This record gives sequence, C-alpha cells and structure tokens, in this order.
Amino acid sequence: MAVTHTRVPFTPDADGDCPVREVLDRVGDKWSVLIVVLLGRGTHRFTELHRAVEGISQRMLTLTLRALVRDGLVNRTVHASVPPRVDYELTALGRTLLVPLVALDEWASTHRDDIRAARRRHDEAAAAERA
Amino acid sequence: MAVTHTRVPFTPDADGDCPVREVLDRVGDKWSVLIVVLLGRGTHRFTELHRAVEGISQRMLTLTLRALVRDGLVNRTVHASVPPRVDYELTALGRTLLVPLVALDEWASTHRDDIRAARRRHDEAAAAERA
DNA sequence: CAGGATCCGCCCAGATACTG
DNA sequence: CAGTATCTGGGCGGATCCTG
Repeated sequence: MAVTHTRVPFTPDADGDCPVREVLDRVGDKWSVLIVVLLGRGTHRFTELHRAVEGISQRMLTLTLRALVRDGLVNRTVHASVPPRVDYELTALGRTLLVPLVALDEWASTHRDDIRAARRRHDEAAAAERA
Repeated sequence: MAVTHTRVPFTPDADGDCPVREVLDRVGDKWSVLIVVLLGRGTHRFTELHRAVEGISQRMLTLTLRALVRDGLVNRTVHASVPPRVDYELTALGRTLLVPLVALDEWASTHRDDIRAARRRHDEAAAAERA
C-alpha cells in the first residue's frame, strides 16, 4: 500500500489506523447513540428500551446492545428470576462518552434551524434554476 | 400509535421531531465527518479531497459534498478557468460544527485502547464459553 | 420476558464509462 | 479537472416465527 503523503483523516495514529473511525462506526450507527443517551438517564430493561427507542426492531436492538456491550460501553446484567429480567446500564466508559455526545446534541439543537433554512434556500435555488 | 409516554431520543422537540437525527444522519455518514475535518484545515479542491480522503469513490465524494453544501456547512466556489477549478471550504456554520466533532475525536483518541481492550476481553470470554 | 434463527427485499455504495 | 449517468451486488435491516 504505502499510503505515504496526505492521508488526513482525523489525527490518524502511527499504526496508520484511525481511532475515530472505530468510534464513528458506533456513533454513526442509527441506534447506538440513542441508546447510549437513553441509558445515560438510568438503567433499563430490554423491553423498556424497545418501547422507548421506538422504530427500532427487536433484532436491531439486540445487535446494537451486543455491540455496545462488546465495546465496554454498556453492562448487561441477567437476574435469575421468572420471568427473566435483564438490565442494561452504562459503564464508566459509556458515561464518559455521554459528554461529547451531549455536545453534539447541543450543536444540533442550536443549529437545526440554520440547517433547515440552508436546505430550503438550496432547494429553492435549484428549483429556480430548472425553471 | 399515540406514543405518549417515554419517547426519549435526545431532547426531542415539541414537533415530535428529533434534531439530533438530522445531524447524526450527517455525522454518522462514513465520509461527512472526515471531509468536514479536512476542510477545517483549509480550502480544498475536488481532486485534493479525493486523494486525501482515500478510499472514497468519486461518486461518494460528489454526493457527500452536495449534501454538505445543501446543509449550509460547506461552500462550493467555481472558478471560471481552463481547466476548471472548484474550491470547497467550510462555512461559518461548518466551522462551529468542528468544535463538537473535535471533542468526539478527542474522546476517540483517549479511549480507543479501552474499547479495544474491552473487545478483546469480550471475545476471549466468548471463545472460552464455547470451549 | 428476552432474545435466537431465518428469510427476503431494498437501498447504498462501488466500478465503469462518458462529458463540458 | 470536475464531475454525470448507468448498472450491479452485497449487506443491512425489517418481518416473522420460535424458544428457554
């Protein structure tokens, strides 16, 4: 490969690997962020999450949670009882992730109107173009 | 439907809409973040970006840039010359986005080893399970 | 209740060829 | 140089059915 010169994604490290990609693959995921933020408000059970996230399929919830557990962001606790009860909660690591996510949330809230306005302007300009 | 109670994605607004989704659809995108950060370092031409991002197809670069321009995050400037020259640069809005993105970057850099370790632990535990 | 397993459609992204 | 246009497949995610 010898990718010499300007490989410039987000502070790539010496290994030539990009740490941000690993994170973004999780953040970029449609559901992960939602779930992390939700769990930031407290422990939840599977079904609670299923209802709360709304729109997520059972399958996706399972897969997303598995990935989060694997990454050490979420703890899964099985209570031996009938009916079974499984609790999900953020790990310490997961809670630290909450900070930048909230920053992003605030940016989104602050600038959503700007983005919408920009889109409207852009689309109208494009429409005028075609006319 | 009547999803009254706990619909809890990221500070949903009165409209029932989630501003974060709009942002995440962009941030989550594999390339957008890379390009925004790249442009954070200065103006670039199409081909420069194509080389720098590395791995991105021409098509995806075009589509990504279009979306960013539409959202008012990036300016596209066509210089009437031969050969043609098109410059891309962040808008003021785009530069404000840089801040939370860098926060995320820093989180990623700081905790990448934690995540890797967690994954290793998880995978080894799973392997031991099967044995 | 908390998933696992399977099937399947659809969309997205890559590759390729062409153009102002 | 900076794109557009078209085809194509692989994968992601939903729906459905089943289990401890």
